[in-house]
Amino acid sequence: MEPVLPASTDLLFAREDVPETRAQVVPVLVPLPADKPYSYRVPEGMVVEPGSIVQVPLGPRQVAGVVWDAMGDPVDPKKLRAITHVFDCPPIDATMRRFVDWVADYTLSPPGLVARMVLRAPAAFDPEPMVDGLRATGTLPPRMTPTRARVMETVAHSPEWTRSGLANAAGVAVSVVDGLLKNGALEPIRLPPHPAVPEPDTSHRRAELTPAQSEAAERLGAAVERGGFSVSLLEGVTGSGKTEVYFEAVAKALEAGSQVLILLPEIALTQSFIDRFHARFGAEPAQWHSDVPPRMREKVWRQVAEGRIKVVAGARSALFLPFTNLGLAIVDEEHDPAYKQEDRTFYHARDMAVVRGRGGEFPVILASATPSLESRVNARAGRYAHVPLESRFADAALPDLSLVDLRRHAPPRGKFLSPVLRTAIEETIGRGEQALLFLNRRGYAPLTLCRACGHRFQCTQCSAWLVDHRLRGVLQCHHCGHQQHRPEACPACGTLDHLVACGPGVERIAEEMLETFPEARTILLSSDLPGGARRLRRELDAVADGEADIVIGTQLVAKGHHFPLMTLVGAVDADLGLSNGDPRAAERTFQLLHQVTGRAGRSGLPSRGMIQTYTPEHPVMQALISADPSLFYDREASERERAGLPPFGRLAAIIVSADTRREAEEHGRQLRIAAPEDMDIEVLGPAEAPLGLVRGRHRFRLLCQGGRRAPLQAFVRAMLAAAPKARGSVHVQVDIDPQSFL
DNA sequence: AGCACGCCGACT
DNA sequence: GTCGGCGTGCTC
Repeated sequence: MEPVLPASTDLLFAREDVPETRAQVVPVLVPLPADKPYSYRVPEGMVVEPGSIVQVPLGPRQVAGVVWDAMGDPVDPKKLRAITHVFDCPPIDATMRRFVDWVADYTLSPPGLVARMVLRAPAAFDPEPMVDGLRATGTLPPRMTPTRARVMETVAHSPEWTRSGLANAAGVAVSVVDGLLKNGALEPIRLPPHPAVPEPDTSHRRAELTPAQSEAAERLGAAVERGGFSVSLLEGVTGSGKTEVYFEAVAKALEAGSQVLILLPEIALTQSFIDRFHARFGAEPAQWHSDVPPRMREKVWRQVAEGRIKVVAGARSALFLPFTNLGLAIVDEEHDPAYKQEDRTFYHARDMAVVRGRGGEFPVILASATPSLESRVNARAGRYAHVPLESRFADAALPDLSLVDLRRHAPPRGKFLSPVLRTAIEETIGRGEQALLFLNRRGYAPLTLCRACGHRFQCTQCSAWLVDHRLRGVLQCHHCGHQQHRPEACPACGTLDHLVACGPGVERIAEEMLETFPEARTILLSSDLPGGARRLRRELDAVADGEADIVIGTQLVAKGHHFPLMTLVGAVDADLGLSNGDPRAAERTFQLLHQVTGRAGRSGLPSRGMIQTYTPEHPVMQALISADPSLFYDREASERERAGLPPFGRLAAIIVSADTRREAEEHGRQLRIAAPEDMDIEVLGPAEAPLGLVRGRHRFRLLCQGGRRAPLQAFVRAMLAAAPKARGSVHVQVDIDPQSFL
């Protein structure tokens, strides 16, 4: 296909300083953190348009870039180099280019880095090679044999085949096919490359929906049929059939000839989702996530760009695939923190999906049992359509939830499970069912102190307490990763054997269970256990197969696997995480506990969830045991509103990291001094920021807080421009409206 | 982001 | 005497 030069190109690319030769110069966004496109010369005879994917020389190497719309800063003509190659690839369309610009501007990241996310499929820009195939010529073989007849019959049914495919389908040896090729009954042809996935069939197996599900499906379907931009929040508890409901919207979009994107949090991208999709549409969706092998990535990228792939199920990065005809985006488990990318360019895939829908003028569906506060507020304000999904069927599958007041039912000294929960475990495992104990804290104990002198073990690199990891025999800092051997004597007073562990971690709960129920099969699941992800998968499978009575786990047990025998879930310390300084602490705790207690009760057996807390009156606790969490959301919304936090106010976190604490703190101070004073935005910090486990690097943050209309981007830009440039080991990253501080 | 250029420690 | 550490700076 001959690329067409649009009429507007002259306007777009005309520049006064281009000499008489009319050598065409175009802007090209290259995949590096330049904040403007670079200028490249178009060689005589080459035709490019905005969106063309081109190969350009960049320093010593060749890179792939995208011809952009507006020229960057003027460049010394002597520096100009020529585009080396235009890939034979559908151009990145204008909608996608505006999306890239918007994301770059909003997230304060260089457009080149955002474009880089679009181009993350090396070798996908040249067409896939055609494959060898064959078809009937219309003449019959001189001598017909039974096997030849089978081949000819197969070919009559469907005209184009590969050599081995035809032999296979006809149930004959390839030599029979070769014979027919030789005597002219078949002829070789070139076939388009195999599709990455078969086309979904919208009428494959229509779901049988309950009246409530049908109503929700109809509302979503109507949004798809109406076309244009809209956002719907599909809210329904686990087991209410959200997936089946939005599959009907997917079917509607496919029938209209559109492509569909289904975003899933990384962890939820499991075989079970793929299986359900297959059952409904008779084919698997194309998948896009970090584990997709490179060859498949290329195929998927290419075929999405060509419009050949209709449905992609993927992790957040799938948002940057070059769809040409996207007509529906779904964000499943929209509240999930995995949608937040917190390295390089910081972005929230749920929010960016909404922006892509607005730009592409198509509907977006957000689905969750426990929506984010933002989405709830948007729904209440009428910006999103609220599509609640209630179901009596689901109620029956829900566990019977109760709060265990630890003040009234205190655990025995040195233990952490209340007698109420202990009895429930005993009953559960006595029936041959499984109990899950959830505690979102790795290790044995969060604090170690000396009974002789009161010394507390603190991290030497930062100020956090060192967590006792008894299985590994170390004390580890969960902020910076620093670890040391667990000594026998107190480093402060030298007293031997007087060190005492304070508070529970999962290892300690496992120990308590082994003591209390020595004959039960107890499994500990924690991300820091030896054996890595593979061993963890095996253990999870073992639990699902009933090879354990008591399971103790951190938040990794909250989702993914289905445990048919799990009829009791105990939250060991539900208050954990409520007072960690994160503005989203309450919301996160609610979502996590809702999710983890939901692990019980999908078996049809009567099941229970018991939540141990010192604050049963807390709105989070009340919301968990209430059938209607609206009260919690409303209350949380008004608290955020009062505090000026998102979604009512705006936040930016500027994260400064360095090898030494001093360096990071000093640069943070410089930034703060440089903050403009005329924009009505408050700067808080630098405060030490436990932002993930970055080994050895000290991270501080400045929080910039303003009202809903605060010009945050302009403020941060001004601040970064006025401050001295970060040098040495110092790095600065910007997170607009941060979704998490932990 | 890559990648080269540029000055200071342990080796063929 | 060299190989190589990664700090600094540039890429149209």
